[in-house]
Amino acid sequence: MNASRSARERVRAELTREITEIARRQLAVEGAPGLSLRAVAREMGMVSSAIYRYFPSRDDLLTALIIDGYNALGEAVEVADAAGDPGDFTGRWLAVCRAVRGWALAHPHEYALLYGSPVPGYQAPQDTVGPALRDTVVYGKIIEAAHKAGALTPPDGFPAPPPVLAEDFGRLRAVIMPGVPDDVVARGLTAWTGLFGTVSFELFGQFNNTIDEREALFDHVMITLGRLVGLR
Amino acid sequence: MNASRSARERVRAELTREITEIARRQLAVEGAPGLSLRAVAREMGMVSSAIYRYFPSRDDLLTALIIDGYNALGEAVEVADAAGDPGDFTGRWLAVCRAVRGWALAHPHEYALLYGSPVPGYQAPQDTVGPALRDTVVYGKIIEAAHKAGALTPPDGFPAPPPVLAEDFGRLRAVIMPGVPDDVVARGLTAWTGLFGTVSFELFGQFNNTIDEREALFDHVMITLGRLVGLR
DNA sequence: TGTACATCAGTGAACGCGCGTTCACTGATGTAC
DNA sequence: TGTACATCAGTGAACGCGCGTTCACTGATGTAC
Repeated sequence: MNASRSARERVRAELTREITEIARRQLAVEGAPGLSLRAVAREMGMVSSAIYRYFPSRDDLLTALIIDGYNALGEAVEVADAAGDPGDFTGRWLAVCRAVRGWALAHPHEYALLYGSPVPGYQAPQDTVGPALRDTVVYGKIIEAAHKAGALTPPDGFPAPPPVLAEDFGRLRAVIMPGVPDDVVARGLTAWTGLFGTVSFELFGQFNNTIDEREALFDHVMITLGRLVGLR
Repeated sequence: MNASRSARERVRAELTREITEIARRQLAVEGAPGLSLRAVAREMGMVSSAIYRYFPSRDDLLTALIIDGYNALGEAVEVADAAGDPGDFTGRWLAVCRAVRGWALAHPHEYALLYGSPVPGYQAPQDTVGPALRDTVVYGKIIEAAHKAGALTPPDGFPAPPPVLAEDFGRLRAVIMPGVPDDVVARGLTAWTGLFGTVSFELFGQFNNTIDEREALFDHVMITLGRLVGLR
């Protein structure tokens, strides 16, 4: 029967969801190295081997968490971007930056899993590539729209990127920000890495004993980086 | 006898050095979560409990590795900075950036230990604070010297940092770049976090399937960030 | 210079713990006729 | 609608492993008189 097969499937999907949720909670407490199938099984009220009906190995569970993480961050960024005036490109850039920082502060271990040290011995499969770009796609759309609207007025005196980067930039442009010239792609990348560099510095403790006014510093740095791209 | 006491002390110092070196080699292979006292003891040809004559716990060994790491990176940066023309501030900035990237690529797990995800459950003691700033001090000296020489010509159109950051910047200025105005401190911080953001992106896999010409991109981004600070 | 004592490095056994993964099994749920 | 069979979820025991840390001990090295 079709309905009953899908009943079994629904239970299965629900339990799979529960497992990843418990795993995510444990990740939030212990960090990735402390994530254990046995602990998850214990909290599920299952015997440890039962987990293998749902995930063939610990690495596959990690992969699920990574994909979920990228999607959660991506969605937070999408929501933040959609909340403002679509024509206010500077505001959208700042909203995206704040969404990234806000999500990272709320989910430090998940952020560390996505943008921190790689987990030793873990090789990310191809399935993570799409979700990993979700936030970047939002960013690209902002730059693209701003460029098309003629709203980018980058400051003078900055050198053009060397021709050897044309191929990389071409690939990037195709996926992220079609129609945007190399010069803008280069500045865009600078700002984007600067965003994550700043968030990582704060989250990973490099501002300890140094910077107290972290939100103010963050906003100022992001405005500066936005200005570099031509947003004012 | 003084000479013989120091003989025992010399042996002790030598063995301590050997332990940290073996630990560092294991760190390089396995990463921080895989570092184990027992494995170190095995490679030393000792019984595992003997390590406790030298380090009271695994965390203390980790601390030693972290301090050594900051010092190694700091020294690499110092050497790179000293190699060029002291009056060529842009060249010095670029040399420092390349030294950081070069060291990170050569010691990825050590870099991850210093600038990646925090080790869960590990609290860095106060002894790490000094060495952690060693590279930053070099950077600060360059900016300070460039500023004093009147060699900084930052681009126009960038906003000044908000007054709420004055206190943080004052503290930072005192330690790192005395006599440098807030405006320059702010841009300097932006460039510095951008440097580590770019290195981390490359090392932690964010450029996979995206950027192939990593050295060229790195140099271009660093030149751009240097230009932002006023180096041309 | 020689002897009694104190310091220290290293041993070996043990405690108590947790982990990922495999495998033969039971029993419930779904399918086909 | 009822029965025989196939699929699948979950069990329980086991394998084989590694870890940090403690503790009573032996024996060598250094110190003081």
